[in-house]
Amino acid sequence: MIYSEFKKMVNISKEEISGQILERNRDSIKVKKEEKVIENLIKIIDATLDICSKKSFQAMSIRDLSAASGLSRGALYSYFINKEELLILILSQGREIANRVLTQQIARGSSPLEKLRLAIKSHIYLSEAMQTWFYFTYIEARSLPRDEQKRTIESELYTEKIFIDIINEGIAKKIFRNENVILAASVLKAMLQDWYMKRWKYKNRKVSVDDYADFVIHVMESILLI
Amino acid sequence: MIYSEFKKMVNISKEEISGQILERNRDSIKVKKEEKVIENLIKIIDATLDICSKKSFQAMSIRDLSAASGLSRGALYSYFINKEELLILILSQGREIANRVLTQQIARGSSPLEKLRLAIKSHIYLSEAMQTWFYFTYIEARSLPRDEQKRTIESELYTEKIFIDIINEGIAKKIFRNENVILAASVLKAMLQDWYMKRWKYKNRKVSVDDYADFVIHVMESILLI
DNA sequence: ATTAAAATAACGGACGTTCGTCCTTTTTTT
DNA sequence: AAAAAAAGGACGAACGTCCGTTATTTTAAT
Repeated sequence: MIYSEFKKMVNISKEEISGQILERNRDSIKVKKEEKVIENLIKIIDATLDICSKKSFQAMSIRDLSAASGLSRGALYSYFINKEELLILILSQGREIANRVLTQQIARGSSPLEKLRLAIKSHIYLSEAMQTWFYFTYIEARSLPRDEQKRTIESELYTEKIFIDIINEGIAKKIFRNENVILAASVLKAMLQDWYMKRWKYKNRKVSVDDYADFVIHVMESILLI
Repeated sequence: MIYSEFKKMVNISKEEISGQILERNRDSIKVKKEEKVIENLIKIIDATLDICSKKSFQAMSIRDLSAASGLSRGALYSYFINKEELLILILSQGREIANRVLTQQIARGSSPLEKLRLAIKSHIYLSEAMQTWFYFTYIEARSLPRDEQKRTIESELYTEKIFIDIINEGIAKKIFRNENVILAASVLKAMLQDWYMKRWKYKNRKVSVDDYADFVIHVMESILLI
């Protein structure tokens, strides 16, 4: 699997994401026509992620968002209850998609090695397709209200648990070396995160997403394969 | 070298750091008595890093800082020109220390392998000793004014260049395998950053700084050593 | 050693701005 | 014409900063 195949396989269009947000928040969105909602949610989320790649969500004002999205301040408040709820909206939807796609992709593999490769590729490809979203989640995590912060951490540990389980399975089947599993999973996660946190660097150096994924797989195989 | 040895070797006490800041900013600090300045700069920087581990610098108000540092708002403005200059003060001092310590530590090694090990250890140990500082720099980088942002990126690339040079030297001397150097240095940097960005995780899992450093060295040797 | 004077440090009220949000008015759609 | 959506003026709260005042420390004079 390469990135272009992944994108075809997984539908993560903005329309679909906004549609899901609408479903999950029907009662707090005051506008009734679904087309309108989806059209404007896309504008709002795009503008938010764009602004927040340059400054923090806290530092983004509703006036900034109004200017960037093309909607008036009043109109914005027809799509979310308040600024904090907008943040939660975006984060929770991102988590939902990420966990779902990752789980269903890994299920396609049979052997631990195959699963490990699939987990690495689908995580990197997913973060490529939703880069601003991943970046946003990472960077805003620490300034969240307590329960939202807890959910973010849970989601992170959940992802890492997936890696740990795969590696443990490989060790049990004597396909992988008996390495420190916690540390192996941790550094894997670190490498995966670097892709979406340092996109500017890899872009400048002309490293493609497929190159990067292959290299990370190579690193993990170097330390794990017998 | 283990962490406790490193700490003895490198003096990075708060007093010393504040003293250096005073030296470099004598004309913009209105308080004359050096003891007072150092005492209060420590309070100010500690409070800033503490608050900014929970919210962004932009979101921190001078009133927050006043409450946390124990100095009045008026007094604070005797130690820095304005809020933005406080940010620059902290960041530039952090860069200065990090670059200096890293360079002088690596110089102690002779072979590429020795240098690589020293580079990894000193980076991790340094970020352990100045964790809040490193975290702060990473997280605030994107909301900086243009030239300060440029300096942060330069510093990051400078660090990475050190790794690239060491690996290239190892390849030339046929001690290291002919790997993709850029990618090897990148994932190394990613692993190093994870230590100070995810301290909470490693703390919970009882991974010591020495354990982590050894594991990162192990990973790099796995992919590089012939 | 006391006291008076000067210098320095800290304080916190107040100002102009900008913030998130509300609410009435205008525009667009049906 | 009625209903829905968007607009943007208005408001109180909170912001960074300034600056007149008070408190403390140091110096000079007795």
